[in-house]
Amino acid sequence: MPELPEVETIRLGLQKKIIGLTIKQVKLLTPKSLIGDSKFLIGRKIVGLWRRAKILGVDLDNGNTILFHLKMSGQLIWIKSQSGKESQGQRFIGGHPTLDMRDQMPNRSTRVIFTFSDGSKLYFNDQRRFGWIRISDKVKVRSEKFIKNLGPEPLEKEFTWQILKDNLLRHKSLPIKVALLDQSIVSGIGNIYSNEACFAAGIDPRKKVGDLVDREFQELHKGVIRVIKDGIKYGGSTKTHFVDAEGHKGYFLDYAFVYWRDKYPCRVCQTTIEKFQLRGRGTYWCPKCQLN
DNA sequence: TGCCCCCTGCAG
DNA sequence: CTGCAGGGGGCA
Repeated sequence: MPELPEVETIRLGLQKKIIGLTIKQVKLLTPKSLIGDSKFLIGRKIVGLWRRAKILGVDLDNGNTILFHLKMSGQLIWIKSQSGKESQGQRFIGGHPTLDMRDQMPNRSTRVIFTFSDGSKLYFNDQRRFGWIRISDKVKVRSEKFIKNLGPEPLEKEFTWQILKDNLLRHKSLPIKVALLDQSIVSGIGNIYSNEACFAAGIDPRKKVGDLVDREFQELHKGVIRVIKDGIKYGGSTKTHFVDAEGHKGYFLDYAFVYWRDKYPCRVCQTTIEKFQLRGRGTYWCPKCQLN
């Protein structure tokens, strides 16, 4: 689920809550969700949080780092304390759960529970079990294969349009929307923001990378930065699963132009947004705004 | 470079 | 029942 803006939203919320806390217990409800030996975490204090692409790192005072990848359905929800707080049941807005699940933790998707010395808890929920937690350390982490092959961070200054172009052109025959999903080209983009970036650049998502001209690489570069920034600004995208560290949904999709908007009118030109499958992923576009 | 797979759940 | 869902690793 989470792409860069969702993981960043979690990081921003979580670092205000857990830095300085000491891990007292790690409970594995689904042992496969954690790779490594959790005994190294007990008694360790959390000293910092960082994000690279869609991976969240939690640094400990002994040099170890806990890495989280939430994949499609992962959540990280921090709850201050359960004491004296009775379940209020599931709340509904507009017929849908609010996704404010703090009163119903743990639930059937809960895979790992971290308990801190102040009694607060961090719940790793993951309905589909694609996500993982693994224990690494400061030295090893840079050479982990899922870190070292990542492309530039879209909000860092090393991400220039020329770099984007160079990296994309290693895959000339790929449709641009598919290429943007490749984490070695630019990191952190997933299906939502790839669709939105193509719209922002006014480019047909099926267009081959090799057919793009410089002006289009420039528009894509600007578009990627804008949609990623907006994603963070609105607290991420919630279609079904995503919640921030406090269990609240994100609102980017209220402002999205194409994702999940098939059969709705384009917010710019009123043309009906269309959906089709591209390499097995839902692809959304405006046939008029994305003629290039 | 494309396809299948990991898994659970929901909508049609 | 089938198809699809914010991801991406492994394999031909």
